Amino acid sequence: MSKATEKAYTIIRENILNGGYPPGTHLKEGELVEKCGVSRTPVRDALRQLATDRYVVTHRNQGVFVNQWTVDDIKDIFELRSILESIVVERAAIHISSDDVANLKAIHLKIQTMLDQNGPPKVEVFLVENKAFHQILISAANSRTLADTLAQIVQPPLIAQTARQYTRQELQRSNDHHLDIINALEAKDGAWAASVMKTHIISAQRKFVNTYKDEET
Amino acid sequence: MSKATEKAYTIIRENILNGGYPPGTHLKEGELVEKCGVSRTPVRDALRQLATDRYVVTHRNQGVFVNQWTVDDIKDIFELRSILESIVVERAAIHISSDDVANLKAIHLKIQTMLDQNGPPKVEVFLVENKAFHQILISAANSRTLADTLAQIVQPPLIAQTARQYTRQELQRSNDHHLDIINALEAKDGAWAASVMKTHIISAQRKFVNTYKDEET
DNA sequence: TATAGCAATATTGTATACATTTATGATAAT
DNA sequence: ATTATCATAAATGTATACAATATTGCTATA
Repeated sequence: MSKATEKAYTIIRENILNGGYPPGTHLKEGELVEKCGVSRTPVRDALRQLATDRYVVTHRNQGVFVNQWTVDDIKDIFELRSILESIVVERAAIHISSDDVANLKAIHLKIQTMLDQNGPPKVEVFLVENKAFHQILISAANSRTLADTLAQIVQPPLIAQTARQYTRQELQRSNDHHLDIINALEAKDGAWAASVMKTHIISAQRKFVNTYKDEET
Repeated sequence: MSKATEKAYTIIRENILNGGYPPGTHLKEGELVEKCGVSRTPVRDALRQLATDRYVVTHRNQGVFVNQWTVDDIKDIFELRSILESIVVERAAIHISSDDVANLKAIHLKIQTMLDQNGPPKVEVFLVENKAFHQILISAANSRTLADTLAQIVQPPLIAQTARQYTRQELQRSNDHHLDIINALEAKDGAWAASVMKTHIISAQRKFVNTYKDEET
């Protein structure tokens, strides 16, 4: 993505994520041009990219609209992710390098250190390190198809929304899962790793569903 | 997609599929404008869409290149597809309507009629009907996430390449799988349906790998 | 001869004007 | 009052001119 396109992409996405453009909003190119300070061409490019990333949907000759996710959609996403990430760690158990294992341990320690501090847990730290953790595994799985597919279904807003609801205890449990996965990988036990990962993702799904079940988007 | 964009998309994709633009080819916007008879804007839109459909890859300030699939990539795609389509039929076994079952039976019959004719099997008929068959299942699975994900990993060129190599006997076997799936769905036996589907896709993978294992793209 | 630097060229990125389509709202007929 | 029709406006679709960037190939120098 080029500079202007990236600028527009970032601004529009931020506004979708922070609620400035609620689901269903008609995003008009003219307004976005003003808001982003670039011309229509990069705005259109950004909208196309946002469409492939599922932030918006496009209707021919009518424009683009902020995507509407239902609770069922989100349940499906978690379910699919649990399956795909299980395969990821199964494969990672075969291919992962000792360097990457060390990196995983470092991430686990960072999150643990954060959790051991007093005061409210720093969710931002968790989000960044957690993403890095999963990214190392995906890269170790050595499958472009898996990596691309996961990248497309793992919606950042969902992860963030879920994590922000976590209590310290739940974050601790999540980090415990990470440690289990590290142990499974060191034992080169793909089935174990896959099982833990499935638990790990399903926990997140249950948390999400419990939090939002009575709201319906 | 608008008219001009669609025209460009179709022309460029055809040229990729029929070998006119081999993998790795640098697709220059100027040439495509001439070839497609539309201006750069719809050409660029078409290229963006081809990128999301994985026909091409984009490098910033360098342009787009026809995507290069390795045999390992393709093995991964089949593997992932076998998993996802298994889930599809598991869910379809719960939700599918009697109308859709009837449609599946009609498709099975069409392919069977084609296979019972003398002369070389009409692969085009198989491709169209086979796609329709899987599409009905995906729609019956009632999961936008699954549908979107499968749409993105099921590369038409791969299916076509594989099917064209099929002997009449192998096409017959494929259609037999379809019948098994129909029976499993009527019995509302999701596990059975999933198992058949896995066999169905893995057969295609094995066929592909056996055909191309010594060529390497 | 090999390589570094630079100029020329080609290609992509961006802005904007124009065309087409769709949405809006006023007016008139039932 | 309601609906159909049409004019107007506003949005998207398309084309093209201009800007920034990357590639290419030449020349000068070691």
